Amino acid sequence: MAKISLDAVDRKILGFLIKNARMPFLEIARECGVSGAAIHQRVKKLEDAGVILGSRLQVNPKAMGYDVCAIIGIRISDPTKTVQTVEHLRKIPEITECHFITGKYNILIKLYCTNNEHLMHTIFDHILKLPEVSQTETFISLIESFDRQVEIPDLEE
Amino acid sequence: MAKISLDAVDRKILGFLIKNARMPFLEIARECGVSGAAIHQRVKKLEDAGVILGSRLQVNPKAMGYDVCAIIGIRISDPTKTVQTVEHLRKIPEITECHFITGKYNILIKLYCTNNEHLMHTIFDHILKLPEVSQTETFISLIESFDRQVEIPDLEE
DNA sequence: AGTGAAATTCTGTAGCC
DNA sequence: GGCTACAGAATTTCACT
Repeated sequence: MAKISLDAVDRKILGFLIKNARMPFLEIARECGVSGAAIHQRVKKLEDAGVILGSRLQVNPKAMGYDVCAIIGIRISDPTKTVQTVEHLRKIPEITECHFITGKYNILIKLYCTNNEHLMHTIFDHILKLPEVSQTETFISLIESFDRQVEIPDLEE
Repeated sequence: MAKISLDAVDRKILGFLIKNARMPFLEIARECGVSGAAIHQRVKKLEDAGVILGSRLQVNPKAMGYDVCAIIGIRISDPTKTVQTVEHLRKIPEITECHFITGKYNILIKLYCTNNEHLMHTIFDHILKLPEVSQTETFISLIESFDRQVEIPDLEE
């Protein structure tokens, strides 16, 4: 992935929108001392360049009844089939994050369940039923202390 | 956390905004067959109820030069000081996610670095320098296969 | 790249059903 | 809870610099 040159205004725009994706461009424009059209053009440029991937509403999993968050390390029997495994995992809606990793597990996932029963059901009836999955280790997340975006670097070339 | 009753329209609204937080309310209104004012009122209600936490721009870490993603399990010497440790970790900007977990680690974090040198520097000079941190285990994330939001449940009471 | 202006579209409130 | 209506604001395009 090519690095993109971001100037002070670009970083300011990203900084504002990371905190609130619905912040009006005109408000950003006022903060940056440029016109609204300039913000519009820069955001479009950042989207085209792949710096901005999109925007998302943040919903509160607890408010929707997801009281249990867990992180699970998965070992698979045949690592050449990792890609297929990921496609299977993608179909399990409880799983929100999935990484290929190095080390004692091949895959690390994060998932949300309504309660421990639901978690057990998801692990035993969905994850462990996948043909390539040989072993799992579950870490219950007692508290998600924070979850944020990477910082906009000070300088790019 | 109290569960909130979400009807079909609420779920549709959340579904659209999860994919694109900047989707105009009037467009959502047209898709749902209600007026824009109704969407506005419902979104406000969902915000007040704590279902909607906010919205965020998604930036591409790779486009900003963060080529390395790692997940690190941290063991701390005195688990009663976990809260302080988290406050220390929060100040390290490379760390984007932090969980208290059960199991062989006390804390699990996700972080982004520009390269392996940067990762090593962050682990040795920042994380391991924290007084409570006794041991870490690093898993390099080769690919982040997906990262998404929890599904809106079909029915709530 | 940025600007200003114009046309279009959206937001957010208020009064009503 | 929903709607229409309205005023003010924001978005988006475009000719020009």
